[in-house]
Amino acid sequence: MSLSTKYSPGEVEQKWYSYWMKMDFFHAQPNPDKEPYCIVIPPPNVTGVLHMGHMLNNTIQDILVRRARMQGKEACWVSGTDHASIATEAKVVAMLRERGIKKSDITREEFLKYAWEWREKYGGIILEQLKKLGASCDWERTKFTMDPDYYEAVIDVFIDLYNKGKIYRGMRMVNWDPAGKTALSDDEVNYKDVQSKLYYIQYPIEGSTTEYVTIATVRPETIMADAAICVNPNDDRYKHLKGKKALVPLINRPIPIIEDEYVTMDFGTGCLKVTPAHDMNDYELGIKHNLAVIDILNDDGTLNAKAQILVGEDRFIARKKIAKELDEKGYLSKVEDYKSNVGFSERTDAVIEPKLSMQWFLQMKEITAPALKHVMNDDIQLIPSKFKNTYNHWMSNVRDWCISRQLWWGHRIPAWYDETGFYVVAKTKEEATSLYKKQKPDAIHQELTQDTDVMDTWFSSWLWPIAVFDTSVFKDGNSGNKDLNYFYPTNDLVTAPEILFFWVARMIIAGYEYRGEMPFKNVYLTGIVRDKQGRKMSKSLGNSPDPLDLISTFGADAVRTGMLFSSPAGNDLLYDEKLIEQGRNFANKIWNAFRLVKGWTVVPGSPSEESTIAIAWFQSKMNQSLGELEDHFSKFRMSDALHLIYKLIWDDFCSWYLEMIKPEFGKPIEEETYSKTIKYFETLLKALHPFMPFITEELWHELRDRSEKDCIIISDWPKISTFDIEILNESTTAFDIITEIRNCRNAKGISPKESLSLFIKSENSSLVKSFWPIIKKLSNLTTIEYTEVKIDNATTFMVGSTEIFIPVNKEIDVEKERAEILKDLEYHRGFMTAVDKKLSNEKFVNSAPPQVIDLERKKKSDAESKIKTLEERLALLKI
RNA sequence: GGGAGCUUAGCUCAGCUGGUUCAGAGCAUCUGCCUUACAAGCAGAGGGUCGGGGGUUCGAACCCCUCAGCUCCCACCA
Repeated sequence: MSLSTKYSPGEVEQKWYSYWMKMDFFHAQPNPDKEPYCIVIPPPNVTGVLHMGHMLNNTIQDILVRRARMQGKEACWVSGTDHASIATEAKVVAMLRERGIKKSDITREEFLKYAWEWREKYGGIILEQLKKLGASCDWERTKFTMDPDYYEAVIDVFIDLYNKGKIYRGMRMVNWDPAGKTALSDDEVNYKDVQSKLYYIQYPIEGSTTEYVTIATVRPETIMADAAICVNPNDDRYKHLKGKKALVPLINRPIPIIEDEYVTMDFGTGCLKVTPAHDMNDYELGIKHNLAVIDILNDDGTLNAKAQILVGEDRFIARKKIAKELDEKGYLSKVEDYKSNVGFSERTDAVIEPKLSMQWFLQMKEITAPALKHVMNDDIQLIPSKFKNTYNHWMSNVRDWCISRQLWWGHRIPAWYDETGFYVVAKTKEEATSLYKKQKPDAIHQELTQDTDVMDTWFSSWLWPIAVFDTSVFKDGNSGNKDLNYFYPTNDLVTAPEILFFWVARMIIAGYEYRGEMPFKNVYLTGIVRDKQGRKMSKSLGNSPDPLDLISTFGADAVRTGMLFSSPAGNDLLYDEKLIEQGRNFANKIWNAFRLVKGWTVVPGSPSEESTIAIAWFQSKMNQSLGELEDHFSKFRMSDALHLIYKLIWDDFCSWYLEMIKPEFGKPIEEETYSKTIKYFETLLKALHPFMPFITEELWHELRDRSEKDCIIISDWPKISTFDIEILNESTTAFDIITEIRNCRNAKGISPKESLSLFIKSENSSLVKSFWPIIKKLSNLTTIEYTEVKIDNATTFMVGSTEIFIPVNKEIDVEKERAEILKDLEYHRGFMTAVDKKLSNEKFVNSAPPQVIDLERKKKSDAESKIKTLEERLALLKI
């Protein structure tokens, strides 16, 4: 046998992936004879590269799809990419900057040309990387959220919702990203604790030279935008100021002093400066008290002319300068260190500026109702279910969705304006113009211009499970599209909890709005991949390994299993290369089991005595495990499922079964045993295939000559059948005995090559007699016999209450033996006392179920006989 | 501030209806083995007050209360 002792995955993976592609095994289409099974991929960013999160996520999806395919379902895994407006635009802007081109110097059309070039160049990379992982996506269905038809679908949806009165345009306080120069949704803002300063500033009272009020603020640069000073009406300290005006320092603009209970009396000075243009709460307060809105900031975060001073300075530089000036002119009474929670842009990491601007919104209240209901009643199941609470909380308090973004890369808002700002919503300029003429017949012909904003990325990806099949459905209602009708609702969605609201919730909303049905049945939420110290993997930390390096070093199968060894749904995964190594070692173990089996010479004949037992036992063991495997899968316990199959192969098949049937060196194996073994091996490979697709396919073909189409990827999933619990129980005892014997050898330094004899002291028991041949073979015994008396010069151990002797030629260390017996005795006596106490408790005997009481009785009698035996042994030792 | 979750072996975590699957797995550690499939391996071993305290129960890792520590989500008091 010239096969290497190490399995080398590289070539094998290459070979089988292209073969699967060639045979078109990944493609799925409506088939009335088969049950559909569908997963839509969470589309990765079109310019992204594979990271560890993708690895975990896509491995899980591939496992689900491969299993469904083997179960005879029409399994369809739809792939694709997301245009990811702001993330991609940022990358393109950076790329242009490197080439010395500023975004502001080129037209929208030119910019988009660059962006499309970029996407042509890099857009396919991530999908190619997924192939290396073994992902069995239906590549013929690959979709991009800016494909022309998809683009149109998004526009159709916008127009539809606008016509339904659910989309509106309004002045709102939004989260403004001065670096990206765009509005962000609430979800795109990350709040971080920042060490800042609280400035106490004195505002003179109008008409007085000595009086002033002191306010506390972290943003002194916004005082020029102040519209009022507000105090609590119950605050006695400030009652005398009612009706008076204060002067904004440096610019001496008078502002009213107003009262509102919103102000907390014991925070700061109890006086609040109200700046409606630059603070969410102040804006609300401003509306309530009818205050002026003075916006002193430009889109890029610099001060504008309305500020009167420091015009053109960046807000943070202005803060320092103004603090200095206030101090010099005596307006600053003190400065305190203060920790405040500041919002940062998720994309650009710039400090968010609350800003009033004209934006497009989607009304959420009504449209979200079915999405809330069908998750709460488990029509759609979140796995793990703990996310239901979070989901409920969010959906019950949802605010209108700001769907416009001040970007170029994305789906452009189909609103058309005349010079007065009047607008119509329509798909094309022609349609808009005719609509406009209908609504404004008297208007002199005006050139309409389209809104310059695009839509939030999620406003396109929320259509994903529908639009990957049919993009016309949003225009025509039910199009009768066969693929959509067959595969929708899809079955499982696998994604990260961090986008539960961004994406999952919104897909559910769109699903009910446009199909009247859920988009998927189960949502499996993965954890976040972290490093060993628990830190999130990120480029900037440099703590993320390159998945492709891992695959080429360890093999895709190893990486897949490594990711899954420790990843219960919803829990974070602490990545450790050790886990990948474990996966690699597993592949190697299987490879070597194959080498062993393949190396045997087969002769006609029926199984030996040992093999007969082995075959019967493993049949039961395997069936039992396969049943548990189904249970794990049905509950999405993927990691448990892997552990189970891992143990079944490594421990039960390799360590026990193969050792049981293994012929002596150079001897042949009987045909019947061999063919059974091959069948078992095949079943194990099938059950493992979803986890380790490559090595299983390779060995599937190595174990037997097969036709071109006979591949494990489309073989039938192992069926569960009954098992004999009796034989499994007996095996446990037999294995215990074998372990004890090996243990004795270890302790006494007896080589495994030296054969021994075994005596069982038992008058009444036929202790696992059926396994005696196995015990003899695996622990190298010449004989097993019953004995009525204690055997001298023998080492002993107990199985249950049965004493077993192994005669050895070596001296027995009496003192050591004595100490061991005493320790055992102490334990069992203590145990006895506890059981006795329980059984003499009337309440226990009266209220516990009979089987529990029986059990306790059995424990007692077992312990009694064990103690008896131990006492006898001790007595004999003393002599 | 509101909500959710976590705390079990040195590490990472299982433990699904309160009782034989009950204290488990993998990794790590230790001992002995290059035994003709596999040293990326084989055969063994040690390791625990189930975060602290209290309660319910015949019986608690599991249910309740409480304290402590950690994590995440939501909200944003200048």
